[in-house]
Amino acid sequence: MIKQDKTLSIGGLSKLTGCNIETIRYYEKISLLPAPLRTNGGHRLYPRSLQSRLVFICKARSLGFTLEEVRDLLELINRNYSCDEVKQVVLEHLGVVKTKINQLVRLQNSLESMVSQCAGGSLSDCAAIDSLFEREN
Amino acid sequence: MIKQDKTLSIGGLSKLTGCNIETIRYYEKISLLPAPLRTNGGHRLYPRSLQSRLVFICKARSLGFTLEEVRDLLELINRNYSCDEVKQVVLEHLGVVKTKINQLVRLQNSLESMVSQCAGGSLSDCAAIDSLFEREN
DNA sequence: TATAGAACCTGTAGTAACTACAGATTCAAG
DNA sequence: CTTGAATCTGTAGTTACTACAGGTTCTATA
Repeated sequence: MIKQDKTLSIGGLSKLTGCNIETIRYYEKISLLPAPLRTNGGHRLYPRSLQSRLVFICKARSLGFTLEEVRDLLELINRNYSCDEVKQVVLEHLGVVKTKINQLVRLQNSLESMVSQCAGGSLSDCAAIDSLFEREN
Repeated sequence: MIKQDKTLSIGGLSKLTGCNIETIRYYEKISLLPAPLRTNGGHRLYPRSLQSRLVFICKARSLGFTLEEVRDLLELINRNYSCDEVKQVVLEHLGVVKTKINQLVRLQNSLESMVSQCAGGSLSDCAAIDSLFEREN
């Protein structure tokens, strides 16, 4: 299925990277990936070198970087980046992640206290629900 | 500003609940809130009783419930809900939250190891970046 | 070489949960 | 009565894709 010479079809690239086809085309549309050569019939032909760039994008996305952050990172890398600049972006993102974790843990506590107050009883006297009807602060 | 008799303008409701005006109209559009009476000129007039329903929606949202989950909860409540059913929904959601926390913590660890490997050095030998170029698994 | 069917093409619409306008109308206070 | 704040409707934009429809191209096999 996957041709073993120097170019890849979009399907081949998809299989190698785990990034799905529509997403690849989408990344091209928003200029995160360069427009590739085409066959006479119009099918995309990728050089193998594109694989690592795409893996980079996908992996950064899975680490929760936004596409704009990914774009920044690629920018940095393209122009002989310095480690410090990259570290800066990563640290910023780490801050965002930590904040999110805090919020979710608080949320987890609220939900747990909701269900523990909930006696599992019968009708309209559910503490969980009641607590949702009061505006806090 | 806020009239103290039995009806509320959309702005008044917004101030009382902390839910912003466009969002209130949006909830009406998707039938999460009932269409209210209107003045002759077409402005919305809400009964005070709507306040608690809207607070409920906003609070549930801020706890991370999707609008569909909120809809389910309101459903349950409207038809003489049982505590168990509500508990069920909450527990399910709690599961989702816990999963999210786990993922984020793993992410946090990856990012931390990225920056710690990063010597803060000069040019193109950033371990953080390198690790992003390899497809895992 | 003919052909079937897999793979690919473009372009548009849909997803979630809003937010942000534009351009018009209505309301409340002085 | 006038002015300006509030509200109205309707549409488009946001993020990061996914899911079509309806057509064309490629490739493997007979």
